Amino acid sequence: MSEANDEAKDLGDLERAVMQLIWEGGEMTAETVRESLENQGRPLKESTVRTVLRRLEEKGFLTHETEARTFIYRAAEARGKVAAKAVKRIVDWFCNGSMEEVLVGLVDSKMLDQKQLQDLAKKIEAARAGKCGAKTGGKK
Amino acid sequence: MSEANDEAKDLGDLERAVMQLIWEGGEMTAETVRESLENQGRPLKESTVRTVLRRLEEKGFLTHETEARTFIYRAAEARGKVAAKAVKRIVDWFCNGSMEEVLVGLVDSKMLDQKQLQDLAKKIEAARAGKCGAKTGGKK
DNA sequence: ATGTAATGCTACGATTCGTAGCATATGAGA
DNA sequence: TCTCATATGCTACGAATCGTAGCATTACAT
Repeated sequence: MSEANDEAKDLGDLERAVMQLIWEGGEMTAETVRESLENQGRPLKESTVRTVLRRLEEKGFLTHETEARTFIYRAAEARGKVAAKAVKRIVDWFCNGSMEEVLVGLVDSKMLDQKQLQDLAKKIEAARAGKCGAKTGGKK
Repeated sequence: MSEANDEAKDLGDLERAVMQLIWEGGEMTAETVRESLENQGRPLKESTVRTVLRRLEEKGFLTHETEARTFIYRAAEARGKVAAKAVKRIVDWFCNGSMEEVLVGLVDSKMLDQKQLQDLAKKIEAARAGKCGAKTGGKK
């Protein structure tokens, strides 16, 4: 009960690009972001970048921390989690929450291989087992 | 080289609602759609519904067939497939196509249970095996 | 006290979406 | 054939979102 906003807005092209940068770079200042975008062939004014950063924060995708009058932006949530939320939203919209229908669709459309799915399930199980260590789930 | 449009636009609220109706009802006329929406507490003018239907067709989500001067609308693609495409788009945007990262995110966020995932993998395998019948994959 | 660097606020044009009016065509009946 | 009801085609308009950016303001360092 704090952030409130859970509407899961979706992002525009630039916004997404910025998020990618931050997810990969860890933490960045407006200037850093601007430079990175420029290196991607996207020359933008400082103010533009700042506006985008501000909007991303309003939407809950970023947080910032002031360090000697300079904003250090950081992703509010892991990339995988944001993606997962987006996926969940889709699943809810289209299939009344039936994840199965979507996975079937993915396999059917050959976007996801049968084997891949099996592998993923295993990998995930393994990863999770490793991360949680013992048995206690411990709902954070 | 025919439909061309593969940009995978996304839908607004009303558009989504209409798609749901058509996916469930199989095929519908503008009037039928309007009535259904009204029953959902969404009273709209005929012209509104028609506009939405037209736009959905432009976006490639619907097709129509004229039957005695009346348009019969039908979904262009199965619901699961559309959802799958949307999911794929997300996966591409956020995780460079790594479906794994997303599934991990789903499990991590407790939006998808570990067991569920395993079950789904099995169900899908079964369904697919049943559908394809024998052994020959036969890539349609 | 001043200037420089970083932020806060506001805006504007394009696009999308919900919403709907008005024009047009076409088959049925007088 | 002429007219009417009905179904479609075209256009529009206001709100929201997004890319883009200018201008005002504030706060250290010197």
